[in-house]
Amino acid sequence: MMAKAQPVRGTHDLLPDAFGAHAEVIATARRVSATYGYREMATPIFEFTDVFARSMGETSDVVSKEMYSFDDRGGESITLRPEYTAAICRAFISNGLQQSVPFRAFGAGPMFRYERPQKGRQRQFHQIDVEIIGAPEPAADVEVIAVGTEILNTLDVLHKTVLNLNTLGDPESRDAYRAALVSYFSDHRDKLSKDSQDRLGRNPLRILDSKDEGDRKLVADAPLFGDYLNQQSQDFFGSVLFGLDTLSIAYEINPRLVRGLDYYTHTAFEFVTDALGAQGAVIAGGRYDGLIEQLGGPATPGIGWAGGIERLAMLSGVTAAAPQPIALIPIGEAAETEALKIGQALRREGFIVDQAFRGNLGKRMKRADKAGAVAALIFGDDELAKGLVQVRNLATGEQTEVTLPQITTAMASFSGSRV
RNA sequence: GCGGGUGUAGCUCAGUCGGUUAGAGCGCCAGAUUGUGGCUCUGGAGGUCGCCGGUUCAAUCCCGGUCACUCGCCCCA
Repeated sequence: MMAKAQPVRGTHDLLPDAFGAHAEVIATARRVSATYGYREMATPIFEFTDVFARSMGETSDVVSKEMYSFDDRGGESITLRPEYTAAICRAFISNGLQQSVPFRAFGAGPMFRYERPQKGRQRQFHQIDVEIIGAPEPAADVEVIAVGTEILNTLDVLHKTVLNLNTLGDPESRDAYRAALVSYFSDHRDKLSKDSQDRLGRNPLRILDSKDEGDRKLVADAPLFGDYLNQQSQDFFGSVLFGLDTLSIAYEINPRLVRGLDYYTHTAFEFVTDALGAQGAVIAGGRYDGLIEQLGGPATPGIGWAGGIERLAMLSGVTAAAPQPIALIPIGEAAETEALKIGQALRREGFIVDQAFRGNLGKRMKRADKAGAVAALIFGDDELAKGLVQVRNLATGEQTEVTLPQITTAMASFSGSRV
């Protein structure tokens, strides 16, 4: 079973470089969303299975075949969260946050779905997430999309993406359209692909997005959503578009953009890229006005999105800044002891200090170089007898003598080494 | 869940038309250089050829299965 020390399929270790890239994506999203008044929060990594089953829809792929669910020792059905939105809505209800709407939340963390791994698709993956709950106004849709746009822009990937936009209308419009679609496709059921025949029962809107050529011909003559949108839904969508235009946020209206999860209403959107292969959505979300009520809370509208951290990191190529430590190079026992004190003083000033535990001067210099050190403090008996250390600038090779009490101030020119 | 490709050293890859000790570059360790790094030179360590089974006198190579990665479908972030 565990022949080698192998990670579980679809999971990956985040070694320091990759972790740094992730952290950079999260830090960017945190900073940008904070400027819009979103505050970071976290929910547990697992919830009662019901939280997801009831919100996302029993027939959705995620719920029906992709959840990591298990009975805990108390016999409760527990599920590792496959997405953030339902969990945040549950928290909204649990904590009585209807007192403080609109509630703006930012979150980041791991999600779990039992899917076939691919580039940009893992079983444990990480998302950033932005939600605004208790705002029925289309301005909230505009805001949430603007947050996403700014984050992509800050990561310098906005130009690699296209914002696809659609409306699913209010429940009345959506139900009417769904009925019309089912009726239309049922009449041509035998011409539908096998996948789409399946979708007809589970999620007929998905047929619109089919890649099958036969399906596409049928879709071309299918009823149009626009004909089933009531006035209210049309006005709502119009306001969203007006807001985006005002902010010069470019979008493409994509009538085939539908969401796989039951709780979406009105605005649905996706920032997609063609640079990542088949998994092109980097940020996707929409409005979910019925979700909180469905979870047993007071009828409260909401809108938000999730972004894939791995995908964003890949697309942006962000990297963590490499640390630039100061290397301590003591020579001799007395110097080793002195190094402890010098290191402590420098660290308390915020410097990154690197010290080898062994090796002669040459070895330690090599190590310092490999560690990316910007400076080396070299001191042996000779220096310490005079109360001095050698400060070597490893970029220029320039070396000066500094007295012990002056070390931290003398290192000020190496501020790049500070955390 | 379905179909295709790949799997040889820490990394990137070569190779064996089935045959004795499986190679390179980079990286790592050591020495040249016992108080001064990067460059150079010399030497060294490191491999169950993904795993299990089959065919064969003989398998890293052929066959089957399996695991992982990867590309597409599906789904989605």
